[in-house]
This record gives sequence, structure tokens and C-alpha cells, in this order.
Amino acid sequence: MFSLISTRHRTENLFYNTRVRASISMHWADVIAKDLAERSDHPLIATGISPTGIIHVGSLREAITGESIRSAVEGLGKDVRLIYLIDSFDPLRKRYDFLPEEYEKYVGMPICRIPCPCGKHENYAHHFVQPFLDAVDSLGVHCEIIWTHELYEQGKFAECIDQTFQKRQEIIEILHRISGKPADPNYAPYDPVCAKCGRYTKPLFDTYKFPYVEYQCSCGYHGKADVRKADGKLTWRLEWPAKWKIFGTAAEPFGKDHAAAGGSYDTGKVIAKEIYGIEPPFPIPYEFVQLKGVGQMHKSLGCSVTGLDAIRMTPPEVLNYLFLRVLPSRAIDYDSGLGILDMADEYDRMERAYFSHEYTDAEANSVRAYEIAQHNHVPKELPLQVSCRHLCNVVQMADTFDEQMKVLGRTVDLTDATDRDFKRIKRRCDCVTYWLKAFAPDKIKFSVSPTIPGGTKLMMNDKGFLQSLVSRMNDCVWEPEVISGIIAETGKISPIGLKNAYKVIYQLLIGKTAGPRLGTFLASMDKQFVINRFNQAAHSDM
RNA sequence: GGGCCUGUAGCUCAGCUAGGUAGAGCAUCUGACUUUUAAUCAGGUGGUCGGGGGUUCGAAUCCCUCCAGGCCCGCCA
Repeated sequence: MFSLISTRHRTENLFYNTRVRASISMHWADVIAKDLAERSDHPLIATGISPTGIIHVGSLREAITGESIRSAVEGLGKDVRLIYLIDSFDPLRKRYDFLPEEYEKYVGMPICRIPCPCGKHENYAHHFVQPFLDAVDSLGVHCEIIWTHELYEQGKFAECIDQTFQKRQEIIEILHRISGKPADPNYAPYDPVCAKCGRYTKPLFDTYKFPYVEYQCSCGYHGKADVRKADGKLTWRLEWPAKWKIFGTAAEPFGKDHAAAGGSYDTGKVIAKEIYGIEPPFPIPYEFVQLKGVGQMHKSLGCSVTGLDAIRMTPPEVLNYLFLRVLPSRAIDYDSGLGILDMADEYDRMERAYFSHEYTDAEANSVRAYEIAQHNHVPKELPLQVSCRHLCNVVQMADTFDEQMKVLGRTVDLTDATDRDFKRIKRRCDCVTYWLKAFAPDKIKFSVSPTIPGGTKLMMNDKGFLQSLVSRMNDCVWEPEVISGIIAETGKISPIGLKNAYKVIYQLLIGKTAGPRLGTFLASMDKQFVINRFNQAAHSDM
């Protein structure tokens, strides 16, 4: 049976939680969901982000992990909520390289009170979190967005802040005991914001009398903060468990940094019990996402793969699947090279397996991962599948989506395609296009030249080959198999041989010596365009 | 220094909770087809399960130990 309850507070190994199996091939999200559902009828799952800077791929893993558990619990018939806390009241820690010089003066201020770097958003926090919220939305994460600075404005933290002043010595003792760091008698669990300069400062403890505490800011201002208002904030190690109390959090995914022994979960757990008097949430620590082959790809771009890059180049359903197919305890190497196509292919394969019910025991977990990746919105029947690999070729042959669909229509039957199918294909086209532009290796890139590429040199025999090719193509059915058959036969008979025949064709169309397989490639193009090109080359002087 | 995660086929990973003859996909090779290139189908090759001990009739699986990689212990997931 399930033993999660008895093991859930093992501090020595938080990752143990997700290794627990109820039976062979049960997905980790189901194991956790079942445990949550057994303990509560209205479980709340919390997750969040601190949008102090550019968002990375790992933040997406957190959101997807939370959503997958939410949907798994929902699948068990429970009324479950997923909240997404945006830490908009966090201070700007330093002026990052990507910020202009003048932002130096904002260091130490809450990010919801710092102007937007681009001027298009409400403030600094909005600027950095907005693209991420868009991503979360496109990933199908069903969460309620909550801004931490609003919680402070509403006085939600007041009770906890009061307790931290009452029990400050206990807190210092706990932090010392759990984290092993030397006790700091001046530790402040609460930092007021200076009403004059707008930066966080330290409180004068002995002036505290609910709801006010005084402070002497380094800017010279002496002021008074109201803990019922957004006049200051709890420090992270106290704020986190305070959020658990405010929302009654039942489970929360978080990065392994918080999971380290003596880290903020360890101290938070004890503070939750001994200071705030609540039970800590079920911890779901997850490993970090790394980037494969980081060194090389940076140089060409001058930057690394951010969460935005990941969402732009990976179709959302595939990205969901990528994070669900492995245990949270496993580090993921995000492969922004060819591996991205392999991953998309694997996703499609699991989709087929799900609908055909034909898969091995080893694949069962991945098929369930596919299902969970739909967040309880699994299609009724197998959608029209067009591989990203094929779309790579299509998007390089036409610029607009309408034209791309015309191209695609030459090799894929789109007559029964639904709106939903087109939406998915559109998303995939967008991702593939972005990927080609930013990360794809050169060998799969090409562009069909509007005229014969400059520098093309043809011998007499090459032209002879093209002439016989054209005469065969003129009245043939324009289909992949027919085309490749003609090329093979004509090339073999020709003095230049089949190998060179391929080279000549690629050269004339894309100016390279290799390219996509010719059958589908040529079939994707207009027949007359191809024939004209070959004809023109056969009769030219080059 | 303390702690966590990981190490299974060339690559990405299942399998370990409750020990019972090593599994998938991709890649590669070969063949459907008189079409070798980045689309499709079938089949094959491929691993002393990081090393070494121990428990056991039997260990990828449990225990001990060592090695390697990654990461955390300052509010970057």
C-alpha cells in the first residue's frame, strides 16, 4: 500500500517521496496525487516564481510539475486548486548585466515598485513575469495567479509577522539548530521598506508594538512600518512557511536548492510547526534542468537558452511530456539541438500508443506521461500527426502559414483536418521556425533559391541527365514515390551516376550538395517550378 | 567540511519500493523495393547493470565501501 504519509517528512532524503511506488509502472504524479486525495477533499498545491530577472527553463519544470499533480488529483474526483505565487515584493538584489546603468539606484527596492525596463509593462515584476505567464498559459497550466505584494497590501501576512516579532529568539534558535550556521542575535525576520528611499532596511526590534515597528534607514530617514500593509516583508525563510499558513498548502514543488539539508524547506518545516503552528506541505523537490552542449551554442547567439527560448522552440505538449517522462529527482539535459526533434517524435509515438493501446511494459510509464501532459484534456481520437521533422522542411519552403499549408497539403492529406489540428500544426510550425533560426545545426537548414544559385557549374553530362529527367517528369504523377523512382532510374542510367544526380538536383534547388530526401521534398514543391528549374539549367551556358 | 541527486546498449531513459534468466526508443547494420542522403515498413547486432566486498539457493534490485559526474548548504529552480 501507499506509504507516503509515513515517509513524507523524512528530512534526510526529500527525494525519497517521489521514488515511492504503489505498484509497478505507476506514474509519480499519480502516486503523489493519490496520497493527497486520501488526506484531503480540497487539497491546495502551491508553486511560484521570483521574477527578479530573466526566467529559465527550470521555472517551467516547476509549473508543469505542479499542474501535473493538480490534474492527477482532479482526475481522482477531488476539488483541487493550484496557485501560482509571483514574488513581486522581493527586492532587486543587484543590477544584473542586462539592466541599464541607471537601475543601480533601484537595488534594494521591491520589484513591483521599480519601473519596467522596456516601458511597456506596469513595472519591473510584470516585465519579467509576463512572458512567463504567457508560457504557463500555453502549456495548459490551470492556476490562479497571486501577486505577493497584494497579499502584503491586504494584510494577509500580519499575523505571521506579529508572531515572528513575538518569537524572534526562538526563530534564531531554530535557524541555528537546523541550518547549522552560527546564531545571529541581530537576525531580522522582517524587513521594513523605507518610506523615503524605497529600499528594504532593518527594523528596531524593541520599538515593535503591533501593528507598528520603527526603523532607522541608512538613508537617514526614521520611520514606522505597519505590518498590516505593504510596508515591509518577511525574509524568505519565514515568508515561505507563512504562505503555507495563509493558503493551507498541501503540496509544493520546489528546486533542489531549497531541498538541501539545512536549506529553506528544512527550516521552513520546523518554523511551520513551532512558530506558526501548522503542518508543512508535502514536499516535491525536483532536479535542475541543464542545457546540453552549452558551450558551443552560446557563442553564436551571445546568450543561453532561457525559459522563453525553450517555450518558443518546443511545442507545449512536447515540453510538458519532456518533464513528465522522468522522475522529478532526475536531472534533465535540455537538448536544443537535434534532440528536440527526437523528443517530439517520441511524443507522437506515445500518442499513437495511447490510442492504439499497443505498447510494452517499458513504455507504459511514458504513455501515462503523455496522458498527464494533456491535463485532463486528452483528445477524443488520435489527432492528425505531422512530425516536427517534416515541418522543418515545410517551413523552409514557404514564409506564411497559408503557403506552408499549401506546401504541406502536397504530401499530407489535410482534407479532414480540424481546427484543433491546424492549431497544433501552427504551433509546431512556429516552434520549428524559431528553432531553425536560433539553435538548429546548419546541416538541416536550407532555402529554396528563387533562381539557379550563383556559382552553379554543370558539365555536359549533368545537363543530359537533367534533360532526360525532365522528359520523364513532364507527364508523371507528382507523388513522392513516383518522383524518387524516376530520379533513381534516370540517375542510374546516366553517365554521372545516381550519387552525382542527387548532388546536381540539390545544387540547383538549394545550392548545397545534400538536403531533405528528394521524394517528399520535390513533391512538396510546385511541379512546374521544379521542371522549369531543371529545364533552364539544362539549356544554360553554365 | 556537511548533504542531496545521478551512474543500466553508442545516445535518452525504464526496471529498484516488496531480490527470481537484463528492457524500450533513437542511432547503427541488413533486408522490404532496379530509389545510399535529414519521410515509411520489417528484422538483427549491441550491456561483466560505475568498481569491489557482503547477505542469499539466487542481487541491476537489499547492506557496506570506494570511484566518477552534477548540484545544494549566501532568496538564482
